[in-house]
Amino acid sequence: MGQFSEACACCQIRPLSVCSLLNQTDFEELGRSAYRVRLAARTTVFLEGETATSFYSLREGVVRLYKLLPDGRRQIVAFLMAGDFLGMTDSGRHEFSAVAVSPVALCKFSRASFARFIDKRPHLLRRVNELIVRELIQAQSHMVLLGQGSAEEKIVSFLIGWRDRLAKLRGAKDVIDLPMSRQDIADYLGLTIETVSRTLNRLEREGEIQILPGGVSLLDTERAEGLAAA
Amino acid sequence: MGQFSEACACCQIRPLSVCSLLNQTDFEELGRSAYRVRLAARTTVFLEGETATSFYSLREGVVRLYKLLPDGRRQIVAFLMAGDFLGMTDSGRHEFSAVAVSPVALCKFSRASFARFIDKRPHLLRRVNELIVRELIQAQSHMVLLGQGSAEEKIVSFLIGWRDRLAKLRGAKDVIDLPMSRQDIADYLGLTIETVSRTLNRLEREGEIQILPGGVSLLDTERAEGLAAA
DNA sequence: CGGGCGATTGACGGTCATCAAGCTGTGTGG
DNA sequence: CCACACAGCTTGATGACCGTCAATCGCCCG
Repeated sequence: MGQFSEACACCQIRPLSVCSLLNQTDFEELGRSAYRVRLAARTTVFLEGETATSFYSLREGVVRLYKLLPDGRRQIVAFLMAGDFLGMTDSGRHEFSAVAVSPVALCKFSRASFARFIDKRPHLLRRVNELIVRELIQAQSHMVLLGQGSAEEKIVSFLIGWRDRLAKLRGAKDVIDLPMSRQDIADYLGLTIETVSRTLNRLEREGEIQILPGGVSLLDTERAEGLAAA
Repeated sequence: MGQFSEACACCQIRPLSVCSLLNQTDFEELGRSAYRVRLAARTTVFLEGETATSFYSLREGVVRLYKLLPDGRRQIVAFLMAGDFLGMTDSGRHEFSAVAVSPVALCKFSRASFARFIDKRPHLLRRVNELIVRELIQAQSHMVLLGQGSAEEKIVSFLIGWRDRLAKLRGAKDVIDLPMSRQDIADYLGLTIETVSRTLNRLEREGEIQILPGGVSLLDTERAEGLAAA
């Protein structure tokens, strides 16, 4: 089961992931119990309501976490990227669906074996804790975004926030990759696709951003950061 | 420091709190390091930006967790009630302000001593974990509320959600206590106070609820639960 | 070339924010 | 005991913003 190989040894995102605090022998043992999985864009990792059988650590790509309402509306609760940890629940069932937005690479741990492993290593539990708290803080910032502010503020804050997360991962760049669709952005911000499109294009006309295929480039960083406020 | 006395021994909410998994001796030791604090309504527990020095376990009353924006707008991120755990951050500074909405009773633990205590008891760490996950799930449901839906849906969902939380605490009742002000509800749902007031009164005219001093009573539970959807 | 999906653009209307005034209950002081 | 003030809540009129519906565009891929 699992395969350690050199895969883990040269894991690029180890310091950002759950594994960051493990010593070499623990690291290798955990690696042996992990399945390395690759999924194409639009593939689902798990669905809302399914019983949770695994935890995942995201190594590459972007995953969206969302909830579907009975009438078809959709709220995206988070975009996850490399280093993020998925699959925690308090009920044993997934509260949300997780779908790959771009091609992704994951490490998959069976719930049972992960629990057994963690029992012996309290410091790992503490690491998991940090990751959840990080996610909680992010969720709370997202609430501020959703509750307050105009479409423009929401979109600019989203761009700034996403840029900062990308920067932590691979250093600052002036181009912000946006692998998700307009619809995804709309469902993340509680807007419609038309409003997202209009707002982005207005920002471009006003010289704040430049729209590129698969992303945008921030031209007036000052003003943008001012608007993002939060 | 601290005082165990019989306070903990007859703690009503022990099974709901962090302490639920502790054995008798651990329970007594933790109790000795806790300060039992009472605060009047409108008193602040901690402010956004302060360095976090303590954790708190809420025993009675309601606390609001919120963030202030530079221009004075306010987003309430959560209402906390008995059994909830406050004061976790990933940065050492509080990301949000916490203020008592009603008179509250808290157990206060210094960060350092709590950390020392927890180091020896991994099962307690696991309990903390559960509490954070619970809060995360709640945060995510709140996002769905904020992003989707009309003022009416938001308000009805809020009432249903609050009723259910109260029910877990002290059993089902037909009257829902609302210790928070209209302004608080508005800031929680991303609405204005006028919209909250109008919507509640319309719901009353339509026979769905009855407005009481300090709360409401759900008359048409069926229809309300249908509207709440999420 | 044609089909299809995602994004853009336009016209219109509803919902909710805004501004403003009045109401109700509670506490305070004369 | 009443008058007054104040805070929280309610109610009304108006308009902006954004959602809805619909048409068009651009691009990729068969």
